[in-house]
Amino acid sequence: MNRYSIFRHITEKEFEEMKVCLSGEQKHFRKNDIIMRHTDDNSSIGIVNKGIAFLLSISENGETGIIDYYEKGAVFGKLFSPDCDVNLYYIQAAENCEITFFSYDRLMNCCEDECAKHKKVLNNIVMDSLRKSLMHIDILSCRSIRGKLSTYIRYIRQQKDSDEFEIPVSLSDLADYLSVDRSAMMRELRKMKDENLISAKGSRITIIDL
Amino acid sequence: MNRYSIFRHITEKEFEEMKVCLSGEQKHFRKNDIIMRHTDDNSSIGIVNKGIAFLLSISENGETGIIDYYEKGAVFGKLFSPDCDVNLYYIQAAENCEITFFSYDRLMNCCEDECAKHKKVLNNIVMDSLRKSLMHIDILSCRSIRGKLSTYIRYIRQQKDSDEFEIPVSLSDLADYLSVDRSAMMRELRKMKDENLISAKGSRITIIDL
DNA sequence: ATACATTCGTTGCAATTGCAACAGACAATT
DNA sequence: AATTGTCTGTTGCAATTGCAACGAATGTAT
Repeated sequence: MNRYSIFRHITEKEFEEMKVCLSGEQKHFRKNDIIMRHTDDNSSIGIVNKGIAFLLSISENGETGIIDYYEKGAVFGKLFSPDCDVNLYYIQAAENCEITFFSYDRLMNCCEDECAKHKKVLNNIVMDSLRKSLMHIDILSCRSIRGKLSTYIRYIRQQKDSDEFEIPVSLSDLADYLSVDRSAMMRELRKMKDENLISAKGSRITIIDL
Repeated sequence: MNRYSIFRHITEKEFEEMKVCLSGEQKHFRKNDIIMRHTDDNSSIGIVNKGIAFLLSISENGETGIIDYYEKGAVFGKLFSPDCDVNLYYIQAAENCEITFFSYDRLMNCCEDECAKHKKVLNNIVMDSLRKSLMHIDILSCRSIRGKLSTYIRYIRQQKDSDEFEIPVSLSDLADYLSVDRSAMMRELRKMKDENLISAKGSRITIIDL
């Protein structure tokens, strides 16, 4: 169990027991399919097995933006998002996806041991959401594109534990996630290459000296 | 219990019972005092009785920013924040404050009824954090100062349920929270007044037509 | 009462950014 | 094989924004 798994702090034995709870329904989605809408009564939970999914928000004035993305192993669901009074939220497939769905009740109430391990998993999921939100705020708080880019890259380095990695989304989508103009971001990316801070080929980044 | 109280969904009877748990230590802080540091072993929780407190972050390169602010009734604590690997976080008094501290254990384990109401309160607190984070992301995602300002103002209108209200922090601190230059924000604020979208005197805002 | 610090409000100027538009690379579909 | 669509990469130009600086107003400490 790596430190970002929702099953961290769960023993092997507990995990084996919980596998029963997780035998949910598997579904496939094609790129751009809508996987889930955050409607009021929605109590289902999705885990990404393959592909990448976006959490998108539509604001009052109709603008959409990428709030978060879910890679393999990540969990999403309205239950782990706050009430969305102002914006509409939904989950969309960034590429072809395989998702396992199960109900909140099933995860929480299927075995006898109601409190201990289920509470841990729930806590892990919620804390993951919080951590990713704070990370996003930290990135968006940077005043310049340079700042946003390098803060993002530093987070990914920490996550992948390597100075060389593939950005999990397209550069167009990254610009959306960073809330900057794509062409302006490309310009800044090139400047950073010119200054020998990073090297980059498409979405493959190597950190030289940030 | 209003909808933003951490005691929402708790009955009057349950609330009376829980008051016992909440008889924590009261402390006063003066403006700019540091109320709490988010160190690893910190398991105490604070509730704001009077004043306003900031959640501040210090990034790797030493820049600080206002991530969140806590008004009367709001709860803060490292336990409700994710692990802070990259940035340092701390709570600071934005003005003179009165804070009640108690331990996580005390809130969760002081009476017999361990699961039901305590779980609800914990859930409320965590969901508040998440909701405020998503709100902040939504605001910071706007590309222009105008967008950030009007999105922020719309959220406050919803919160205060009125078209006329006082912004709870100084305009300087608001600029920090919105991650924009203060003078540029003032300029935009004046433009919005000139265009008759809002009227504003200091931090007292009246929405005319957003 | 006086000195000091903070916030508010404003402006000129330089730098950054967004917008629009275009071409090439690549993949998927027909 | 041709077509369609998406993504990458680039540029000129206009608009926005940040920076630096200043004075006025307000509040706080001595």
